[in-house]
Amino acid sequence: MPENQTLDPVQTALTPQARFEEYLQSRGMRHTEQRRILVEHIFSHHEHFDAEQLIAQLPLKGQRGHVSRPTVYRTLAEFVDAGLLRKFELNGRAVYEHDYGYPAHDHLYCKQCQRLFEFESEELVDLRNRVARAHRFRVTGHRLTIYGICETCAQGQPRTRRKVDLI
Amino acid sequence: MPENQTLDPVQTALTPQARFEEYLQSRGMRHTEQRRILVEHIFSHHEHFDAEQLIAQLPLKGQRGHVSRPTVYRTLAEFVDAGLLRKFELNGRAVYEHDYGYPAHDHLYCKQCQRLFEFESEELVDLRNRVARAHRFRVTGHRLTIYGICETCAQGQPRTRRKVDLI
DNA sequence: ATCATTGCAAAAGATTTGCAAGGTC
DNA sequence: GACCTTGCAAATCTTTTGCAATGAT
Repeated sequence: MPENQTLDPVQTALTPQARFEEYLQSRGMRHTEQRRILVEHIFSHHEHFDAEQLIAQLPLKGQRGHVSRPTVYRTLAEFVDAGLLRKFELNGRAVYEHDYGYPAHDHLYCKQCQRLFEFESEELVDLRNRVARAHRFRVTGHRLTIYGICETCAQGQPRTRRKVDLI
Repeated sequence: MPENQTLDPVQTALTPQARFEEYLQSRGMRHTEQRRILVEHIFSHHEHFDAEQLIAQLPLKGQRGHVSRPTVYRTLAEFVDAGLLRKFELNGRAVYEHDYGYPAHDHLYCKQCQRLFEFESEELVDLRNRVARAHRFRVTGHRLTIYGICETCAQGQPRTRRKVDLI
């Protein structure tokens, strides 16, 4: 559902496929057809997505390239573990976005059309580090989402939306 | 589950009860025993909480003061609407905290003990406003959570925790 | 008396799990 | 062949809903 404005990719040594194979090897896990299909599909699309959307985009049961729902969920968790994807929550569901080869960023979320827009801010990272230091916290990450109405919607051209309830 | 370090309360004209009665009146809604119990209970505790915890703290079914699960959920939504509580998501569940009479703030979340710590930052609000302006966004709010390990846990005195999966 | 609210039971939505069958090393 | 994975069906967890009974104004 939420689309995004894409930021410039970051220089990375390996393709997501290669990076994931490396991860699988290092853990004694196997390189299966389903995992190949999912890496391939996910990294050929740049939007934010949730499990449901991903499943909807894949071939149906019976078709070549289909992956079952449980496997999709299990594999998404592996991707997060492997550092390929980042996971966050929006309106009660888990949303994923590229992490590997993608710059760290935060989001602006339009409550009207439910689109996600990305932005990068060094200043924010700096602020975060200072806050953490002041609280003697060992930071590992952060998540900032700015809620509001995007320009398009503010001008009265709202695009399709789904149910909302948070903030 | 997540406890919090309390910030100084903000000066407010009405008690939460009074404020809520006002809200109910203005909407033609009724002032019931269950709603009274919930406002009373919630505003005599200062921690962050989720629906499950709230229910666990209330008297059991059959006891005086008990409120059913559906009513708890329905009422929490009303509190959010009325501006008494703020809602956010953590590890896949909805978490609530006082809003009425409480200063705006953000959180530090310890991945180890799962406690939430609060902090206020004008600088963050300013940064947020500038980012929004740059994207021609009409801001209505934001949510920042800094993830990491709190001092206590870093020193090896982790307190009880529950399942985690986000970030 | 009218109409909102409650509680129950059941539904719904998202995600997870046990387990037998199948695939990979 | 050993053992990791998959898919199915079913379970789980959190939250929501239909509806008849109850309560507030």
